[in-house]
Amino acid sequence: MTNIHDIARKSGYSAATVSRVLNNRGYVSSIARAKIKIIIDELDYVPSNIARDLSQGKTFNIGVVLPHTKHPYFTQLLGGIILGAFSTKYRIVILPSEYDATLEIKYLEQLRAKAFDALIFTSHGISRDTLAEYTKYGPIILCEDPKRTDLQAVFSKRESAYREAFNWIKVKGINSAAVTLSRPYEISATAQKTLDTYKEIFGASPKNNLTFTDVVSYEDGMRVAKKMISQKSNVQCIFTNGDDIAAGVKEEYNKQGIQLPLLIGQENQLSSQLLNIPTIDHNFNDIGSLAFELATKKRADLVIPLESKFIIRE
Amino acid sequence: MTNIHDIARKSGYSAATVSRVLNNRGYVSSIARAKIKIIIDELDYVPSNIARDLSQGKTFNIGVVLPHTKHPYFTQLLGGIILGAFSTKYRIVILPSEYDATLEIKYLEQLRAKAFDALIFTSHGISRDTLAEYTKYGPIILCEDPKRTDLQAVFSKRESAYREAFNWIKVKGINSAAVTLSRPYEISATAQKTLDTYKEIFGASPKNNLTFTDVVSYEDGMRVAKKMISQKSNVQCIFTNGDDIAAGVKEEYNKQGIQLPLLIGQENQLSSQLLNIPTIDHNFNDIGSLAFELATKKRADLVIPLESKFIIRE
DNA sequence: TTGAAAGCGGTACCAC
DNA sequence: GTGGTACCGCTTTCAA
Repeated sequence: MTNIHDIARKSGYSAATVSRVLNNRGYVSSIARAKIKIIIDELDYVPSNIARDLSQGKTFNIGVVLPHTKHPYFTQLLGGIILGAFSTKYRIVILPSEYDATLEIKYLEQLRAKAFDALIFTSHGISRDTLAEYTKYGPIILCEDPKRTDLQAVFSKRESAYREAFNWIKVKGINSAAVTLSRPYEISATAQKTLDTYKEIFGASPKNNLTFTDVVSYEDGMRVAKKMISQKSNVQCIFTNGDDIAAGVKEEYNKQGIQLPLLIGQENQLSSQLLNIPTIDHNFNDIGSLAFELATKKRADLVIPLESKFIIRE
Repeated sequence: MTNIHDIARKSGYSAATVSRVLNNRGYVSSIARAKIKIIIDELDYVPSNIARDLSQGKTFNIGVVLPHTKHPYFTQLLGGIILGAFSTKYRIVILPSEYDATLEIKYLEQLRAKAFDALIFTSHGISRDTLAEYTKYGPIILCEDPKRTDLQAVFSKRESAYREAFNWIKVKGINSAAVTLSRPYEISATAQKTLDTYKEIFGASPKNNLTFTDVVSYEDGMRVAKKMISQKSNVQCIFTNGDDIAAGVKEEYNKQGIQLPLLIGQENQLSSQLLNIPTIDHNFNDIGSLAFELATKKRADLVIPLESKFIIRE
């Protein structure tokens, strides 16, 4: 591979001068510049990115930790991040985790090893304490409320949209609802917010047989619907944790020819738009872009809270 | 930042020996190993990725060029690539292109500059000749039929599925259809295959006012439907270039209360499943995984052709 | 078993 | 304006 010293030798100038030409920095006579450029073309030379990175101690890589790629939450977030990175000198590196703590630590270690300039965690399996320990090796941005002052984050505040949605249901004369969740109350902040707000509005938690956890996909939605129908629970409303799940529920009710309860989705995906289901937009796109800006220090905020929006459809 | 020489000095051994310990390579006495490990822990030392890369002339980065991130084609492909990369030592770097030739060249130049070990083009705006020129700097994998022997590729052969679908329409007594395309015939191989197969089956190309290009999203589908309705073209079938587009078309027809023509989607997305629309599966997931394997030379095939599958729903 | 030293391919300071 | 040179931090060969 031809390097800067080859160019220096063949052009009769030094590596330092060639470097100046390459970076348009400092004084170079136009003669030198011209001669050097000719040799560069002649030898088909390109400076090595790696060498440059080493010399500057930066990679311009931003790592994005993704638990999985199927779920729309992550693809939307990733889309936002990519948008933010577009036409910057930074690159987005995908780091799949499957919520595996060992893998997540590996990525943190790579941050420490300067493989990335910064890390964005769209979600995480390891503790916030562990994450905080690694901030000394580079910026680490979370996409949820960190609830502490030693971690940077961008996130959407869900409570008021939840409140709005539950009130909207209540105004319709409905006094309880089934609720689906992706992860159980004990370990998921989102589940806690959902159920806590539910209780606040309806005065009590949803009945046990009307709370479903580990619901993630369209198929899960159908499964939930089946169970609800066989239970003859006659709920008037199902508050789902995602548009695709709501879609699955609707499909199953339709299939069985049973009157559909009031359905609420989340994430403002194509499917809810398609089926005219009210939903809650958690601003994943904006969160992604902003997370990128924090990662690259284009913005210096500690946390950026956004507000989720309830989207009425009827 | 503490480096390998610090460890060498403090441990009383040389950098070479430390390096051996780090990489479990060559002869190191167990005493030396133990002593060095203690110092490594003590100084909280991690070897620099960049330096290692420079020294080895590799980055373990695979660049993936994506025209855009909204379109499900690309997200599915990306999902497959990520799957293929999971638990390998390689990283996936996202390179958004917007079909911009300047950007694509920039990425090729970065391959040349050793910023990536290989490049996967999910699609491209520049010519295949240009791509072929850059293969000397590292593996370049396409996700479409290159139709030449100097480019590696994984792709799905669409013709027979197209033929099957058009025949299925024909058997229903329908003798023409509207067609939507993401890019025009002149520049898109997919458009060419669609229209050529159409002509083969129906004996003529679709009428001009029934061919729509630059159709990419759900909204575009609605736009197309609006136009078709206002034209009073009374088509009996619309062959779309994506499930989400088909969904948009259906939505607009329903909204206006007009009898829906036979609809065909592509990509086997959630939306076609949801709306019971026949579709064509182009194996994007498999293509992604295989492209990754070619990029990292885990497989050495020149090209890997797969077969698209027509999925009947009625 | 170990270490010296020559890369890898740049950048940047400082002297001329 | 230009060049010498000391890094950046690790790997690897070869001699001891």
